Amino acid sequence: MSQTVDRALSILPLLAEGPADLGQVAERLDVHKSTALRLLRTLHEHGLVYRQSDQRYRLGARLFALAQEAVENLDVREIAHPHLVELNEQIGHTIHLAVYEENEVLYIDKVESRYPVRMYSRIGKPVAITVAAVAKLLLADLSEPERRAIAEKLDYPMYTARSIPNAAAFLRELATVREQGWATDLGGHEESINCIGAPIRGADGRVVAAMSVSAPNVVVTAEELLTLLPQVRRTAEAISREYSGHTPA
Amino acid sequence: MSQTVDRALSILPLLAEGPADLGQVAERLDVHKSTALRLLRTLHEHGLVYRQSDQRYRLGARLFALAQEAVENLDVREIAHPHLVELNEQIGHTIHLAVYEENEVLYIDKVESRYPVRMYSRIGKPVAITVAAVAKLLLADLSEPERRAIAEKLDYPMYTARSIPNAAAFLRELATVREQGWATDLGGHEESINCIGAPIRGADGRVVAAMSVSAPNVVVTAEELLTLLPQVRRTAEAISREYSGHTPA
DNA sequence: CGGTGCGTTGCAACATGTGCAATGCCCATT
DNA sequence: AATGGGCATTGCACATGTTGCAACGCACCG
Repeated sequence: MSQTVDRALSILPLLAEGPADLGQVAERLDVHKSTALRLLRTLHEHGLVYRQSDQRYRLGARLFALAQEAVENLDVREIAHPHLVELNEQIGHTIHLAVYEENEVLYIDKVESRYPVRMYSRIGKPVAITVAAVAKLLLADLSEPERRAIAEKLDYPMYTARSIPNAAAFLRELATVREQGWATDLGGHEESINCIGAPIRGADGRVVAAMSVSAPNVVVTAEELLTLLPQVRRTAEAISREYSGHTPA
Repeated sequence: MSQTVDRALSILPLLAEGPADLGQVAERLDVHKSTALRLLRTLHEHGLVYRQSDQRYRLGARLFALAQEAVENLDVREIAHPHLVELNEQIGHTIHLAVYEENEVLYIDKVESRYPVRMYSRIGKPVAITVAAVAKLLLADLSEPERRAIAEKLDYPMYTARSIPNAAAFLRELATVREQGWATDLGGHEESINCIGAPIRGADGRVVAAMSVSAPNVVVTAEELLTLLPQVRRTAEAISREYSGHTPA
């Protein structure tokens, strides 16, 4: 909508690939160098871009600050975290919390084996949207036309032999998940890893987030993992209740 | 330099404080609503801003992606990481890696007790620049006028009784650090935590990063921690050598 | 049914961003 | 030392893109 801002913002993903000098930026943007210079200066003033000693530009520190603050403002995460820790203390496996946002599924919290850690390392990387249990839960709640539209657009990489292969199979899977109110990923992403997940709903019943428990085959079989389902669902429901405001403070 | 981009980017820190609607954004920017709308739309198209179900805007997921890619492109971090892990296996305590960038000190890696984790949670939060061992190392390498200018501008919060209280004391500390080539933080940030750190230098001898080892009083006394100094310095020097290109591939 | 508080759109005026050409700067080459 | 090429940087005239305005649409509420 705004050409100038559009150009300026296009610089960011470009620099994310690696440092670049003024000429390279100008060329990739298809603008004059002097224009690129001014845009870079403005980005620089806001700390989004940093000029390293060899004069080349790269992404700046303010970006971390913003990403950090952004994640802290996700109130689902805040509410969910203690519940996730509690569940983790009971069953010990890795627990993820994820949200859906504009065609992407995003991990926003992780609790691992008695060791509470925010694994931001997953954040931003493309989540295996076609196979992850949390992704199925989040997409299953969308309207039928939305699901259809997304399913058509997706790629279906065969991470393993058990990955979901195409849109038709994916839509069937989403229907099942929608029906039963929980989801699994049995070796669909990594051969030896199984997951079970449950949805977290807001006051209006819409799915606002999803959580999952992951464990390697060698520790627990898929059947054993499924016996934990009631606990996982109870936790998800507890979070849903609290998120919906059922906490008489 | 560019008014439009400047305005657009000013929206980001604003939204970092929490979600806001169009009117609020326009007011804080001191522009007409229609202008704010167009800027927000452009930010939205680039995924930096997300429009939640109540129509209000908040920071978007692309921000994480960018921050993630940015940190992965810091090649010091890549080179240092295995060394940090190795040192951690020897001594077990928490190890940090940090860089300096435009008046800020920024953790870019962390290794904790046999458990390699990127703790991005520290990133973006204001590092205790007046007391942290890594901050002293990074600032000590700046030119005398630069050090002076920064020292004057800083605040000196008294986290504990042993925090550095003012610019004069800070400059003395930096001189010492510069002289001896290593730094400590003995309870200056948290009463019971001690740190020792060493600088990582590029081919030209300039300090490009700093690493530190932190341990609580109850586990090791400050004196015991100091006995690890030779190991820490050796690790920092190994990283410096490799970073300077002393790796006959 | 009218009113109020939002977000949204089309438009005309002009401020702003743009590309160009010239300059300055650094480094490598002779 | 001197020369030249590559790069960032600056000032400027032009016109393009941005701006604020006023009007509209829409949902919610009395």
